[in-house]
Amino acid sequence: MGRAPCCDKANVKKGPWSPEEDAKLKHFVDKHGTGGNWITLPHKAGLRRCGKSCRLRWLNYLRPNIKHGQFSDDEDRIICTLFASIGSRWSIIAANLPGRTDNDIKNYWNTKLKKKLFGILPKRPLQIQHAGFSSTFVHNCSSNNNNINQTPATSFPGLETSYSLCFPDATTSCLTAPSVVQSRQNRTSSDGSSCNQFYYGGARGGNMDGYFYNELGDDENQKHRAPSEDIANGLLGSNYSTFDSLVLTYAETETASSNYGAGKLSS
DNA sequence: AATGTCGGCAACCGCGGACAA
DNA sequence: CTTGTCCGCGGTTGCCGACAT
Repeated sequence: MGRAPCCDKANVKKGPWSPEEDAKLKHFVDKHGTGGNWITLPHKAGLRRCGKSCRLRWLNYLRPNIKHGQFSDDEDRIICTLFASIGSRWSIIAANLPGRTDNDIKNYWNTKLKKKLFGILPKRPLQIQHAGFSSTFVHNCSSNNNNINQTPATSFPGLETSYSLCFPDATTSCLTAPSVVQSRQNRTSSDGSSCNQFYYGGARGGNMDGYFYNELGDDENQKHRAPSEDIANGLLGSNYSTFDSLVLTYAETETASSNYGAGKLSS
């Protein structure tokens, strides 16, 4: 019953690949292909490696037409757009970027693109579990909607064009279609906390909706008074919800991605 | 110069679905 | 139908070089 064990764990080499091992693997696959069986391949190729390790090395490094190095602005944009809509499905994202591997894209996102996109990262892990898409949010979303009717002054960092972001609940009266982040501004709330304010457009006849997202998530009620200058300028309502950054939430957790994912909206 | 810290990235780990026996 | 492995994937680790102290 079942199949033979994939490899003798005690007798396989681990760690970085040597040029000789690379050459052996490349030579073998060039000549014979993978044969659809990575488990037997290392033995046939004369390698003391686990088949999984060989597969990874081939897919991420040795196979033809692999692109290494600098990602282009276009590639950045594709990654961001896809990440916003499907989350960390790196293999699918990689399928849209010829020559790039899922591992490359994952590393690039985690080390560079995330920072480039959001400018800063929270000092401690986001506490997003309670943020949710509460009825409070929907209420304030609706009430704020009428207060914001202007083009934001700043562009969304790291992106030349709009960044697609979808909202979780297609049935809410607030946003009924995939929305678009129009801009992002750092602000200080009246309670002294540093917040990022995102503007969403694309719904409600082109009006802008403005919200505060508290990156620290330290307000259990998720509510902050608007800064007085914002109220004076008619920029926001006098009372509105604060959330852990929805965009960062997107970026940080699979749970959030599935809860808030675009797939839910567009399907 | 020595030591500590950080960032980038290759590689490993573990999980879940598919599938062979 | 059950059992156990394969395969592919995303998350995580750990090495190594660069930079800071």
